[in-house]
Amino acid sequence: MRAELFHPDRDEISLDRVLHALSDPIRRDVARVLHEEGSRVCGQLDYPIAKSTLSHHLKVLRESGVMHTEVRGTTRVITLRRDDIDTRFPGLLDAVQVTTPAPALTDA
Amino acid sequence: MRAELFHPDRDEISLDRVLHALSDPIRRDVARVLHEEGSRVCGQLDYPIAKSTLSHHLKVLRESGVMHTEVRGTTRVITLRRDDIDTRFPGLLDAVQVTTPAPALTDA
DNA sequence: TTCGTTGTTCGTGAAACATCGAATAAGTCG
DNA sequence: CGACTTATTCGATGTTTCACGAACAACGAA
Repeated sequence: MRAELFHPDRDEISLDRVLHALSDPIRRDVARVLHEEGSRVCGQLDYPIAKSTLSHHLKVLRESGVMHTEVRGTTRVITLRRDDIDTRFPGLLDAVQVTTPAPALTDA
Repeated sequence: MRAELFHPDRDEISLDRVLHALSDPIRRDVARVLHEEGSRVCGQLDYPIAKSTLSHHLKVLRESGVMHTEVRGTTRVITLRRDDIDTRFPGLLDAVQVTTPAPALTDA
């Protein structure tokens, strides 16, 4: 946990990776929550999966460039990289229903 | 090859599956070509992969609901299910750059 | 320093994917 | 029928992904 967390630069954000990251309903829901609330402490996410599994999903989201993770003491604050995604792939967040207040976590 | 090919109904099209289908650059390029040209005979697609691999990709695209395959004699004509995708996920095709005349096949 | 909290990493399976070449099936044309 | 064309399916292989529990690391507070 010492080394800084990897985040791709804006221009390195790959559509392949982003689409893959968003092809999972939990990851999409995390993105949706971040969109709604701006940011969030990891621990305040609640899904019916193991901690390590959630950690994995958050890593996929981070490494794909969808969100940013800031280390703050023992907690991590995650944030949607809205500007970066919007710039690289305009309309994507809307299209994948991340900006929808809706039910979420459905395999729509 | 006798049984009819599976195509999901419009309401059965899953965002999970569609995003996964479109997370591959070749599959996205096929979608782009179909967008540009309306439809295409499978054999007129040219990618540096084995025929069986392409066949697999086309199956993923078909089963996810992104495209339709019509059997015509020994050939198959594939078509983008534009209306269905647009209805279910407005803006998605634009956002994933399927509607971009551009370079394509880049891991943008 | 010791404890509790927060998250990540590790080790490990199970499942899904991508890829290929060879075999197969269906249709068309001689 | 037989050869050819088109495309899928099969079988094999290797990779990646997802999932879990256990162990570990970092920090803050007692």
